[in-house]
Amino acid sequence: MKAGYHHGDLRAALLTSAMEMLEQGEPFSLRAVARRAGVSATAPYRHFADREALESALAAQGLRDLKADLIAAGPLPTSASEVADLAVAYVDFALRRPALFRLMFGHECDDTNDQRVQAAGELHELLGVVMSNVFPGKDAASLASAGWALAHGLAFLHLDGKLAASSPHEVAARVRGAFEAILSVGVDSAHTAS
Amino acid sequence: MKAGYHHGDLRAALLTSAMEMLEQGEPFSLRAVARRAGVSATAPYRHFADREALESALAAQGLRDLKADLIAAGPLPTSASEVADLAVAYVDFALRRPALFRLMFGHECDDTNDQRVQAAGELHELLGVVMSNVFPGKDAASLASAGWALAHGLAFLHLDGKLAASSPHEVAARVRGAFEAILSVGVDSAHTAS
DNA sequence: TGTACATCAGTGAACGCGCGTTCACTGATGTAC
DNA sequence: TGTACATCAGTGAACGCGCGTTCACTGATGTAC
Repeated sequence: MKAGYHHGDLRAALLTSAMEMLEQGEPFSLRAVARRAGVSATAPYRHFADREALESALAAQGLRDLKADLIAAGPLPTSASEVADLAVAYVDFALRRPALFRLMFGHECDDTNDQRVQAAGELHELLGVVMSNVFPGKDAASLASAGWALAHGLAFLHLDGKLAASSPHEVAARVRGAFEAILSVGVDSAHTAS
Repeated sequence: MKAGYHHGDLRAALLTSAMEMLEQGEPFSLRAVARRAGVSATAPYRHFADREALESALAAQGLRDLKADLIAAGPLPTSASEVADLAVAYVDFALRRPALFRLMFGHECDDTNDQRVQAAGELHELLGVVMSNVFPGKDAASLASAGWALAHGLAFLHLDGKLAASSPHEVAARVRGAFEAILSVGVDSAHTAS
């Protein structure tokens, strides 16, 4: 399989190596990725224009993975509590793959990278569809942004240790709690107000 | 004023220089900060154990600034729409001082730094107080986390260009829209459900 | 089927860079007598 | 009030590091005749 001088699919191998490094929390650099792929420091330049191109490819892949995770979490939500499940999956992704998540977000991003922009767009779109399914007649666009932002914020605050939680269970409970709390705000106040 | 060899208050001067650099988007390093403060590369070591200590001090200052901004945005909210104002101020801070915001969050953080932890705690606490004022009888802790996360997520998604907006006005509108959308979810569904 | 040659994916040496940090030092300050 | 001395905040040379990137190159592959 190892073709020796000619690798076969070095591009894919580099992406895989890079992903592994991110997953293992190792510092990320073009050289390090090449090293791990067992290839000279300059070989990546055959496949990526520069470091940022590699990063963008990784980020795009990460965004696609995240979307796939959300879809795999179950059938598309039909109720508010199933929306919370989606958020749990989102935060779970961030905590399972923190370095990748930080690379996908938390970073000045290269807006000219098509794959990356498109992957992000698809993610946003998915949320829009979900929201307009679950809350028909509402402003689906605003709800999609709000839902995304809420999950995203929970993810980052947990990543950064601003919301303490010792176990994945606890995190999930907190995420669900946050969604339930904020979604139920209107309910009782409507009762008391009317 | 310039005391020459002995500076007077180099510690403060370093923090100021560093803040300016962050605000101007210049790359941040111990050496660069020293340079800007007009002092040798090693002088900072009299005042900070290492690079991370400087960073933590900056982050703590940033967290305090953010809290102050939120308080300065107006009297503490008494209604949902005033809570949205607070969120607007939060996101505004992030967009005005992006590099600082990223340093405060978006970063593995040194949990052993007291000032930093305390400043973050105070911020969280403020949000808790606000939420229990505005929504008495609700789970204030969950609401505080949710509100924080929502604002935080909006901030980051805007910073990262995931939610496009060309002007501060547009951003503010989007933030308000997101808050209103998500807070009003329960209202009508309560009507239709009951 | 065999050979000549163009193409292309890799190599490895070298570049300049800025960084964090250490070290022995020196100049200024303030205190004790 | 003047002097000796300890303290402390700065200096500047030096270290080793890993990085991104360039360059001229070479070995393998595949295609045309």
